[in-house]
Amino acid sequence: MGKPQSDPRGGRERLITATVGLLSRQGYEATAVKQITTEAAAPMGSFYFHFPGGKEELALAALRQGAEGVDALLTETLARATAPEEGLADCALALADVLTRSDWLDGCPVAATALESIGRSPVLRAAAAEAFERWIATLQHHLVRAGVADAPARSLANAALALLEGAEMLARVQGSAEPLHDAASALRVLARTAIPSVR
Amino acid sequence: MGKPQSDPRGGRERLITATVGLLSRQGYEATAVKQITTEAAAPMGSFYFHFPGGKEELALAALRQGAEGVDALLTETLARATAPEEGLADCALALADVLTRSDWLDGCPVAATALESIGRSPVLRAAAAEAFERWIATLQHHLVRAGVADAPARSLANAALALLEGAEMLARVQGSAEPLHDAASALRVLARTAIPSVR
DNA sequence: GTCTATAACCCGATAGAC
DNA sequence: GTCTATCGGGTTATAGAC
Repeated sequence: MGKPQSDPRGGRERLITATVGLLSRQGYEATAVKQITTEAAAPMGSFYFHFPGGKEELALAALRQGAEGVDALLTETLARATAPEEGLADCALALADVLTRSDWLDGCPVAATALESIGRSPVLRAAAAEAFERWIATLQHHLVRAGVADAPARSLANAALALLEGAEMLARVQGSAEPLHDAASALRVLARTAIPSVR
Repeated sequence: MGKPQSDPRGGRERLITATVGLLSRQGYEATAVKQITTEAAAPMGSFYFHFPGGKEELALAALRQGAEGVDALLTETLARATAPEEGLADCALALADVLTRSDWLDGCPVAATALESIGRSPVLRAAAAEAFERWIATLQHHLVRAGVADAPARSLANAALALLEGAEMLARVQGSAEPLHDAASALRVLARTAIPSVR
């Protein structure tokens, strides 16, 4: 144990954080190790000391950290919702806010790498699947607390994450928040038909 | 004019078709020109004769051909729907069918390249935006013919495409048709609340 | 129009001094 | 733990014969 990560600005953490950003903006294949080390102000040798598994091991750590960040955003947004049936829609609006402030660059830290990893890297594909599974569980939990039964809550959570991911991709490619606003409207409709005591 | 493409099996067409498949399976950055020429059984020199702009010019042509193929699938599926309010859901089920038969490999020919192109290749980003815009128009047209007004039809078409793209990504990464089935259910709910004369 | 050979470059990863 | 120099291989793209 000791103090494995005593310096929060240590090279390892900076490498992971820089990779989260690069995977969000351009995906795994387009991201060169040299670009990561430059952005993290870390030398090549330090990188391979911390991540003997190379680029793939670092990307795995970055996918996990990115997944945690998104999960925190979803959890906080759902908790702050004015009403249960507004929570899902608020998530879409929260994503729109992050995107517009980064000029459509800072997207989902998992999506691009997820698509690239299918049939190419079982390790990264599994990490992406874990991230999605975790977010779905968070969305489902919100619906269950609002009175929806487990099975329909799971189904609606799946659809909600699909809507959020798809709308974010459309918004980034088109450079417009319109798809995320339309996703918010759709999520409002879906939540109202699923949550009891709301008509 | 003459007969610019008299042989439909000519190198140019085979190169484009092979690229559509590779962009669907692994995206732009992971696809090497050598892999394209090998799969198309075309020599390197022939490739640069047909596409002097190199890899990016070929990808542009492939995105356009892929967009046409998806649009044809959507149009046919919507036309064959048993009822107007089932059309969108049928599209999700059609995608699930294609995916299961290809073991989750043959996904959207645009999605991965779209995410990779943001902030990296304005040409490919614009082609991806055009593809999405065309599919949205096709979905909107179906809704308008079913009696939905232009503006809400456009909004629902945006959400429907987001749902289809997002659910396909989740399904491929998780290796399960569940997200696409849940997307179909959600699309059925959304279509019923939007289309008049259906309660 | 087609093909082979190769140039010029960049990639991920390593070696070894410090 | 940190850094520099470099290796071997794969990348896109070109040259030039046919």
